[in-house]
Amino acid sequence: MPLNTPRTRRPTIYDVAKSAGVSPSLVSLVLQNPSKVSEKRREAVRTAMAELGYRPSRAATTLASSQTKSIGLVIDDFRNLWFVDLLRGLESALSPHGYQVTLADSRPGENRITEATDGLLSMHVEGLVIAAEPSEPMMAGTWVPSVVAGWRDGVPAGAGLITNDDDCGGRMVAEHLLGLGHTRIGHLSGSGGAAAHRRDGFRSRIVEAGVEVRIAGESQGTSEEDGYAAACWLLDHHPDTTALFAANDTMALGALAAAKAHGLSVPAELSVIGYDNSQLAKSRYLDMSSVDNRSDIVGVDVANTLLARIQDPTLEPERKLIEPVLVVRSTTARATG
Amino acid sequence: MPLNTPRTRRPTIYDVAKSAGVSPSLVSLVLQNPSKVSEKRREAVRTAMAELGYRPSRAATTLASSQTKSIGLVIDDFRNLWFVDLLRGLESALSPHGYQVTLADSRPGENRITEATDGLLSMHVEGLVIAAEPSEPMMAGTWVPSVVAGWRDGVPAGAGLITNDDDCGGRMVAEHLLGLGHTRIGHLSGSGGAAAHRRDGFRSRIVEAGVEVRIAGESQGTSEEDGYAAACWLLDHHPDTTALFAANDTMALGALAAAKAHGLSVPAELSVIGYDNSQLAKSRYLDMSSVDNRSDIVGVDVANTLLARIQDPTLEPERKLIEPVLVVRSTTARATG
DNA sequence: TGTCAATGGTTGACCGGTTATCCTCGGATG
DNA sequence: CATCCGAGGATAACCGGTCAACCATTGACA
Repeated sequence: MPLNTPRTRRPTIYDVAKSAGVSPSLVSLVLQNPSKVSEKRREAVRTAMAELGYRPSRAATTLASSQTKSIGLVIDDFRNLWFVDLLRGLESALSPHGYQVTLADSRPGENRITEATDGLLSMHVEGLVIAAEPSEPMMAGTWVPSVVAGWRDGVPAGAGLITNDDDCGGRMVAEHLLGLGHTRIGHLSGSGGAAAHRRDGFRSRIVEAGVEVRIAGESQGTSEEDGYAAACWLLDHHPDTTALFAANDTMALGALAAAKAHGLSVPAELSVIGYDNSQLAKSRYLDMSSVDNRSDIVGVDVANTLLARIQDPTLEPERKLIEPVLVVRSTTARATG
Repeated sequence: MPLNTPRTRRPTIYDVAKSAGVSPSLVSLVLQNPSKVSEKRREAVRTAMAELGYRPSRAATTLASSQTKSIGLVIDDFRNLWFVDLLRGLESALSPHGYQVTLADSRPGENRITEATDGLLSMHVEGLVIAAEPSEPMMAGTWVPSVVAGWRDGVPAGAGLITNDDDCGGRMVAEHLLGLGHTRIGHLSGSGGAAAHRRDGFRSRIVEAGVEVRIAGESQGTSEEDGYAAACWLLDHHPDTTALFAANDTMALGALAAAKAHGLSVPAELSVIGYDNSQLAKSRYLDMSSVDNRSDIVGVDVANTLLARIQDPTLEPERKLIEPVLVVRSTTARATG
């Protein structure tokens, strides 16, 4: 127990070696492949490590072995909880192979995606997952296998793309609402690639059904306030609206606020459905209908492609869509109008 | 533009040096202190770096300079959004000094705090912020300055503690509700240090006022479901309850669900107040009264102590409380009973 | 008895930067 | 004219591991 150890230099592999009476490389061996070392020495090394409070230096390991067993994940904002499932998926598929995930957020608003990937790259990540909307043309994928997760406007050349099929999700929502007898449906959209695909899928099915297309907030943000504003606009301009589809759950919350402000009860007078199946939607109190984009599965798939491409860098970047799942809860109901 | 560069070994400082016709150390100098290099060579080095797509290796830098200019932050779950403000506070105080924050989550449930700190330590972080509830006795603070953020049961020896004053916050809530005329108040508590302090502060003020103490869920979790269960229990056993204080906003959401299930309107028949002033509470739709624990300020303070202790390791770990702020919104109102 | 392989361990070069020290050269100074 | 000085650069050791190559011992087998 190095509890009262004078705060001296941290012990190195050499200190351990000396203390255990073996060579440094033997210590290294114990760390990597203990079975190749005799029982006796192994124990000697281990007790030495424990006594000294030894902890390997990742920097040295990285430098010497030129592999970090880690992949980088770039997200844009920790508040967008959708990355959590992605992260779990990644980790579950990666950890059996001894790989870890290193996170970097591209500071919301400041759009520091390039800086974020640079930082990750300088840490020698062996692969890159970009779960943020790139605005500058960036060139990830030049040095390490990269894949973009989530629909984005610009996918850098050389990077793969694995994402939930937002087109399909949008269509599913339209199908659901039409199936409930709604014919006066508003959509709260926003800027960005994900919103665009959800919108397109939704619109195509709506048009197919010969129903009027009502979309608001197409070039606005995707916050609760944006959702509120868009919903208010729709409800004011189309008072006969019986259902609202928000591009994400947060905006759906805004839609609920707008419904309340307009004195409309949900779902009796107005159905509301979000997207992402976030904590918000799952909440017992809100219990919102939503679309689960299976981010966990996306994560697993991303991890597997990355692993494959790390092993064989000649592999072509993949493009793949994961089918989402509609989750019906208590904010959507049969049209009564 | 190394766009079509054959995917070869990443360029090193030696490659840059050769390409620019200078020595490696000169390249290093350009990176650290450009003013010490003549205009001519500086430009030569810079263009060489750009052409080669050079990116310094953090591992090598760390190893050679034995400083990483980074501090580690351990959180327990990315879903507990309270860390976001803390992070912003940390970054805002750290970045002027060139320091960065490295995150590690201790996988919810799995309690891998020790592993998380170990990982961070092996990356040579110069300081450690622990924003998670340690269950095993751990010995952070042995090697690098550490501080625990947020009330916790066990603060490791040698670590500082900077946190929002949850006792005070609990008292403020009691004060607020008493001031609104409530005398039959229930508290939804949970296990863990933070909840305990909020409970104690609340109770002390309630007792002071000579009002009955009603607490539920003291040894349960702190999820929305837990909040729902505790609220139901209270409302069933004390049907005359007019106000509920939840140990956090998520539990407050559960309380709202319970109110709805019991047919009670908020705030007319039942006042509900949470804690943390999270996105949830701030939401336009929910608009919940809550307590802002000023995590951003905690972050700034943590950063400053850490910075000071990194410079002068003999400094004693600090203990400090930040006073929270009551945020009154629309879920609390004057008692009508 | 000599050869060979397996087991267990050590040596030393190397990863990509940093930094203390040394070198060089032009100009100012006495 | 000899000396000193300082700015701009180069050299080389070092950070803490890894790993290929090498060495020593033991036992099996022909």
